Amino acid sequence: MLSLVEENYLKAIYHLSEGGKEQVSTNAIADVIRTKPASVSDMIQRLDRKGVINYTKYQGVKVTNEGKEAALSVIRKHRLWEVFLVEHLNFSWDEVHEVAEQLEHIKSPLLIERLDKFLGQPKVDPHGDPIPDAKGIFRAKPQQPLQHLSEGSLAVIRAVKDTSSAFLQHLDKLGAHLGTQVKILEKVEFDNSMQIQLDQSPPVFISNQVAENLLVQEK
Amino acid sequence: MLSLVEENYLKAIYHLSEGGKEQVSTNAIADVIRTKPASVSDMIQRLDRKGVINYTKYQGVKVTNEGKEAALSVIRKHRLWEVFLVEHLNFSWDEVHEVAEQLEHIKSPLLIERLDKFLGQPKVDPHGDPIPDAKGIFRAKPQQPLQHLSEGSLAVIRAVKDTSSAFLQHLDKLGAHLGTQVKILEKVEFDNSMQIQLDQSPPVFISNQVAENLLVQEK
DNA sequence: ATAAAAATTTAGGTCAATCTAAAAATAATT
DNA sequence: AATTATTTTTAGATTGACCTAAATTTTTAT
Ligand SMILES: [Mn+2]
Ligand SMILES: [Mn+2]
Ligand SMILES: [Mn+2]
Ligand SMILES: [Mn+2]
Repeated sequence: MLSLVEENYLKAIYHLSEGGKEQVSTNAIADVIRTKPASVSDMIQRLDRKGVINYTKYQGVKVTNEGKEAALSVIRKHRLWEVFLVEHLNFSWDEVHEVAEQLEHIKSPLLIERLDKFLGQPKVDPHGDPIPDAKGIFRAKPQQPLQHLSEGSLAVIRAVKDTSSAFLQHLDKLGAHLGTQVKILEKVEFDNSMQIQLDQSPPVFISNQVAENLLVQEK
Repeated sequence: MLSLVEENYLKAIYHLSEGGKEQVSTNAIADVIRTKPASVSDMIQRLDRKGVINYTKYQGVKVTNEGKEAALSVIRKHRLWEVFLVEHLNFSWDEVHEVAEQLEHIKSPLLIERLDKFLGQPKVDPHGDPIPDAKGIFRAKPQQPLQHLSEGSLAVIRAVKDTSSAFLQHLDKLGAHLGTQVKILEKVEFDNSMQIQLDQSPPVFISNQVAENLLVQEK
């Protein structure tokens, strides 16, 4: 049984290793958890003893299968709660994160099973992130940033890479949501910005940073 | 700002003082919290420093106004979550307690405001306990035990005193729920049991303990 | 009013989770 | 290859939340 704090560490380590990185470093963990490396050093020894990661001194850590399962269970809860908050309590997608960060630690298998059913077994959260099922299985997240498409392409927004309030609120203003259709009208070579059309709205310019953080599916 | 553990202590102290008791004793608190009196002694000094209770050595504690407010906020959350679990996630009234015990500590004023609205601003929880509003105001809980009514009386079940699974499941079997009408057909002097009729069902016998824990409103 | 019993507090210790400062190991540069 | 810089770990402290054992205070009974 993991404590709330241990769950947060494990989730962070799992996320850091998602990008294909084999070994996750102490400093990287300290960064996301917002603690000091010394504290991380302590904690990863504890998590190693508990069998959820493999740790070799000075070489970083790697999540074990057991650890992956535990991490995915927390992530599943986090994302299910986000869906609940947005679909039933009228939260906007930029307001859900901190609350889900707390709710993800509620321990009750029955609760999650029932919540999942209540929500209609959703496959993605409000940011387009996939929701693992009870066994930890999930579809991969769309990985294609809008930036990588060429002039004239047609695509649909499927997820966001950045989930900061600032970014999400900016998207709201533009009228860009999950499911919105995007057409690339013009790519500006100078600053990598582009002019796009969102659904049937009038054309708008978006910066390279925005385009990099919009994950789309081309049609 | 109170920690999860401090909130649990404060809630326990508040509940202990509800029966009109001025001073709440160390041992009584240790009993409900399931800790040792020595630990309680520690904690009540901390809660005193935080201003939520007044503590005088060897004389027990009393909740301050500030403490009452904090306790009621936790109780409000506990009961709102219980309503959610029963009305939307198909929990039965004997399954909600431990989960609500966790959920009551989630910190987000927005969440509670929205949850309350989503639930339709309920006034009582699944056990008939009143739900304080955002300001901590609530109607008193019905206090009349079925046991105290006389033969031939007609009443409606409004709340339960005991909320243990064992008791609640027993009530389910009998068909006794909040809102069920009860008619007292016969009171047995020997063991204080009684024969009653629940709504239109066939008569049943209930023990004195059951009758003491059913809170009713006479018609 | 004393003595015995019960309740409460204090002393001293443990464990989880953090920190700062110092030491050790690894990586990067000259 | 040697020096410097960076990363990581260890040592030692602190705080919250607990515990047991011992001391103290209050209550109850003789
Ligand atoms: Mn969290
Ligand atoms: Mn999300
Ligand atoms: Mn609780
Ligand atoms: Mn209740």
